[in-house]
Amino acid sequence: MTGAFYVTTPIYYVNAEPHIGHTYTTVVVDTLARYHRMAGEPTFFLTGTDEHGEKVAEVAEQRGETPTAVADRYSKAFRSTWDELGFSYDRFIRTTDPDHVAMVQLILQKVYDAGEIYFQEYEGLYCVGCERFLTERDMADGLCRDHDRAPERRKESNYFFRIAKHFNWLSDTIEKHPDFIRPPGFRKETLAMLREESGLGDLCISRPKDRLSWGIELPFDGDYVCYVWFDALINYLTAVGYPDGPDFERLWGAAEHVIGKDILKPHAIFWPILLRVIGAPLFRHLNVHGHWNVDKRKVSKSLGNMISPLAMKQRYGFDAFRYVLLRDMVFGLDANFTEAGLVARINADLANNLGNLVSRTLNMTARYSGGRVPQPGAPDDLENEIAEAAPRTAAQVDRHLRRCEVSRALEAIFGFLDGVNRYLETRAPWKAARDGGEEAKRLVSTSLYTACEALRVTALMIAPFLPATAPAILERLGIPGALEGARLPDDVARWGVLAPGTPTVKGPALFPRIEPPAEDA
RNA sequence: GGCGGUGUAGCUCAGUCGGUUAGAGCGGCGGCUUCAUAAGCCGUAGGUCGUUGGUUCGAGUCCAACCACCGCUACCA
Repeated sequence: MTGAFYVTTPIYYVNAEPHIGHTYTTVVVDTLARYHRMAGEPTFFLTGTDEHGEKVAEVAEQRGETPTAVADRYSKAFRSTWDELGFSYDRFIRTTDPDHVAMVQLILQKVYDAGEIYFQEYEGLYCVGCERFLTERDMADGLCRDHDRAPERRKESNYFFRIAKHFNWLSDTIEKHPDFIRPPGFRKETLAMLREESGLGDLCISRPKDRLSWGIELPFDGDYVCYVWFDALINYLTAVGYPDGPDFERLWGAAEHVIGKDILKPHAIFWPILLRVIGAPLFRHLNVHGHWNVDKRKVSKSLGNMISPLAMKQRYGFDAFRYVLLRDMVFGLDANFTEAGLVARINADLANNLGNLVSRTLNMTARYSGGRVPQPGAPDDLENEIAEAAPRTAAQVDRHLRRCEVSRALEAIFGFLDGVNRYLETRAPWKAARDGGEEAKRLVSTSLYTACEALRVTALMIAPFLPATAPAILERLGIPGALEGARLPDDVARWGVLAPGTPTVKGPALFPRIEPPAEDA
């Protein structure tokens, strides 16, 4: 596993503060990036903001500001939030960055020169509410489906990108590479969109400046700006120096996009076609996740249920919050978030299972072994089982993460911890400690050593998921630097690394149990 | 309207190529234990596998229709 790893979040549109949805995507990508770094793969993690388009121009207009000022403010909100949450991104890109603007124009020109863009005047039904032309499918009984108002007849000229003629090979590609778009539900949905009857046609990629000026100008016609999706998708190339930057070839071939299901179409259809047209290889995988509902309702500004990640960090600690996000959404399906559910999950997994295991192990080490890692005796079957379960678990984590199945990866790790708790129950060192005989002493030392080792490898395995917790555990085990240079999954198979005699620290509860919130009447 | 997804124990979900008495975690209940964050361990809970009708020796697992919820339908992760 020495290949590179290039992983991206979508760029977030600058019309709202970061909420649970943006946070989830970014947490997943951060976890993948951390994992692949620990797997020894040169990794590049890209996130950023999408800043052009009508919505931003509108907000600026309303407040008497420039679009630039509005974009700056929101972009900073994202960036400072991501920084405070400790995300390990390598670049925070903005679609207003000069290198990106230049890249978009370079690519537009390239596509234009290739004859893949045509100019067309058309007359159609325009909905003022949507600020776009409607097709028959957008209407019901002659009214706009979304705004319930009659569209007006308008004439406009625009540039179109010939995408329809590419649907066949794209379909074939998706058929031949079953995991190109995953999980499979979204692959099927994409194939359905590509079938003729879906009515998907060529893509309008321009907006006349008199309608919208906040965008990147078309290099071949100064009266138009570029349609936002065209602008936005290209950020993935800008960041790796298309077409001949030093890292381009290495990174681009390993590109993994992570998106929410709402932006499937641009990523699954427009993007591969654009890449093909400019002669760039396709990305490796498009990983599509579902949406979080909050208290069984859609996340929306008007409901005020956006869930601020900073508030969650303050209340529960960010490791705990990110654990719940990663654990409680099956990648690809929708999930429901409630604060009661979050507390239940934190208590069951982080406090009772992991936290308490750390606590009991280190407490016994303090009591029965003078606060030092004991010298183990010869391992027996039970010890061997734990030592063998560890690399087996690490292999499962590896397999799951390479498929983007983050919740499954965590299930595997916490299953391993269940086993360690059971192991302690069976060995019951606290009983043997009362006995005091030679054999009993050996049992205490061996079982505590095994538990400490199990915690050590657990810390390695959870590091990508709980980046603050992992070093905290290792510090208590007396090996604060153990994460440096650690390799996953291989190092988990190296059992017996912890040196007997190493001083340990019990410390306060890693994840204190949280009182469940009062039930609403 | 079109397309797609989901529907399995109170909750969140597994269920590979169809095959003996449908599984896990959480919660609940009973017991054990006391090293530990009233944590841990053991046992248990009987859910018409959305509905109906098919294919089959046999279907949660394939087919059809229907119902419910959700999503997309060109700027909400």
